[in-house]
Amino acid sequence: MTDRGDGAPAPSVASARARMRDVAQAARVDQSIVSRVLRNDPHLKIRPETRERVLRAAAELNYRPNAAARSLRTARTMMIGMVVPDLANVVYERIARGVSERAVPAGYVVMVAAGSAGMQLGEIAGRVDGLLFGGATDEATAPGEVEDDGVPMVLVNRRERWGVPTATVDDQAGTALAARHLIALGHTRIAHIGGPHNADTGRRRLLGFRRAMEAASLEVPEEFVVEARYDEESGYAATARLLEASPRPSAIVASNLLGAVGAMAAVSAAGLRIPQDVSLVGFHDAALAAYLNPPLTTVRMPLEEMGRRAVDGLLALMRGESDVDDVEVREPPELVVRGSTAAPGASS
Amino acid sequence: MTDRGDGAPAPSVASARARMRDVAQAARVDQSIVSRVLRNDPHLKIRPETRERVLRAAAELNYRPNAAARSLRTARTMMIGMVVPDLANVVYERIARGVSERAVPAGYVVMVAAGSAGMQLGEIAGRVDGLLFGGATDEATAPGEVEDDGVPMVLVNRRERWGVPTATVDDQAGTALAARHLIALGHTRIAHIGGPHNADTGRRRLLGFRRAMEAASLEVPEEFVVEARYDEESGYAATARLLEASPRPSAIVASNLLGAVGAMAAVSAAGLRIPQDVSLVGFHDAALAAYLNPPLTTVRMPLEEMGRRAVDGLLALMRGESDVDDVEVREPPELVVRGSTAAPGASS
DNA sequence: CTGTTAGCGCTTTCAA
DNA sequence: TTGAAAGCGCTAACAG
Repeated sequence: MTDRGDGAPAPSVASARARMRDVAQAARVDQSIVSRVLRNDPHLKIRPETRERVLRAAAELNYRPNAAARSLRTARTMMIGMVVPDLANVVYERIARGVSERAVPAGYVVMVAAGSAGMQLGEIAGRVDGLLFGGATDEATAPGEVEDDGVPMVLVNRRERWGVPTATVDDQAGTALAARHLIALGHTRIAHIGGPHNADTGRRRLLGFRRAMEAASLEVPEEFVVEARYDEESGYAATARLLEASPRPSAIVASNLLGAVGAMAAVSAAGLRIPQDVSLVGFHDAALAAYLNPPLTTVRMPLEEMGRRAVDGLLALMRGESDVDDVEVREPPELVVRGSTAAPGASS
Repeated sequence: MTDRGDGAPAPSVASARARMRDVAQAARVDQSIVSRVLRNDPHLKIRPETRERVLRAAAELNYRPNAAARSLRTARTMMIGMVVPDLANVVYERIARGVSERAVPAGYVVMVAAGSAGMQLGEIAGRVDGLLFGGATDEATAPGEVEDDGVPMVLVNRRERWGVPTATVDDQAGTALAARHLIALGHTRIAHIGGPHNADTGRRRLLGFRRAMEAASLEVPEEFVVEARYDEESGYAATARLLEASPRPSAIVASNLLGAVGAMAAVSAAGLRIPQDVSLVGFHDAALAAYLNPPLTTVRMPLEEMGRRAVDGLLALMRGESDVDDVEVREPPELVVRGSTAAPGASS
């Protein structure tokens, strides 16, 4: 009886948010009917005419279910959180795309929490039905606490001994592929810029590199393996160190994309050219890589698929399944050859 | 009386999530006392000993308040959503940083929804206390519906006539600064890669460019102004077109960062060099810019501050203030001169 | 086919 | 200084 009864109900004014009870009143049915109609309860037998009335009333009142009330009642938020250490890293875009592809059709809203997470982890955990914990950096960001909170969670692109299922790609195959590409081009002095040693992706990528080199009976001098964070600055510094070796490497496998960008800058700064003096392969592919100067040869990992599979695992966990296995995406890495790699040149 | 009474309460097992009632029982007080203690109710007069008991019980049971219940009761979620069109654009990292700086101390959790938003906008709106609508692209993503939902919201880096407060930077001053830099270097044939015309940032940046050129009495031939989306591919294509003009421009102001990356590639592909043949200035600064080849001269806009101010406005809106003004961050743009700009060379 | 009812876990008067 | 009680808006038995 608030603003009804006067012909035109001024649809978009909808002052105070309508509750389900208001809709019920307007449609002259019980609230529970409204609930069932709006959620398409398959058990509900209702005559079309009544359903029509309900639907129209809801539309007219611009009714939106109250998420908090629903969550309280059902004990589900229908929201999945994805925690990433850093919004600046372009690879998360591809992972997130895969995540959405799978989560949205399943009825979930996906939201990402950025920042050297862990900070608000507790807060976030309480607001989602499941957590995708992405980003390989920083051991300190151990979500042990979150486990305690009992929130289903899977680690994306990262393996740890936390008893939490993981979704990863075959990092080892990736760097091996990069190394083999360089070897095939005729390189023998190949260096590797690894990830932080506390990141397991770093360890796996290094391993793949070493294996490929061994398989080709190529030496990897100690000074040809350096550690770096996954950003430009660190890739730059690592490369600068690498180029001081003598003889210096004729090719470098960078174990991440941003690091490779830094590496390119360092090579230039040293007065050397890519690929004539130094060949470079980056790890992970993104639009950016194609537009660098020169265009960067990369190993394209199936990041979207990893995102999808991570959601599959998470949904299983959320369903209460206890035997959720780690998944390593089988889709093989793909070498995207661009301008940053070539046969070793004449210069030393 | 569930699992108490047997000496060691096995703290981390905490099977079923503890409710406030359990804590109350364990501390032998009423639930309402627990609520008040845990939220530091200033009105509460309680004897230290009792408070101690409550706190200890909560800790022992590993109690976490139920977010849904609290939200239902208080009608607030303590969560702010930030909607961005695209996680791949590195500038959002800086905006998000500013947003968190302000929102977190105010007690809010910040989560970002990526994707050509609007898709799930309704869903998201119901789950947050306020919405930061970022990203200047795509008119179709009109959040008119969200307004109807009555969710407080502010537009970030974008102005529209929706009656929604906005937080922006001085885009016009930014491109003007870029143009003046090139003019000071001696350039006269300066082109501009604009943003999409339906993005207001694009219009403002173009305007700033034109004004600066006019002020220097420099002509801008029609073919020196091209439109592009804010990504590498589009910047590449736009630049390719620009370089077909004859005489071709000796300098280009790209109105975004990713577009500038594409522009660099296009210049190279045309067999020209930066900055000898073509100078280039990018819009918005990020770590990436410093590591491009050559390092990209950019206009650094106060993105963090824009994020902070956007939150200020949003919080005001959420407080119910109705006179929230648009804010244009006063902090002036800053020219970051790197290697991509130089005096016009000898080549034509 | 439709209505009644009992909470979900919290906050917050109001009363003691 | 503490407790009792009402109810936020919804869902899901259970009854008609």
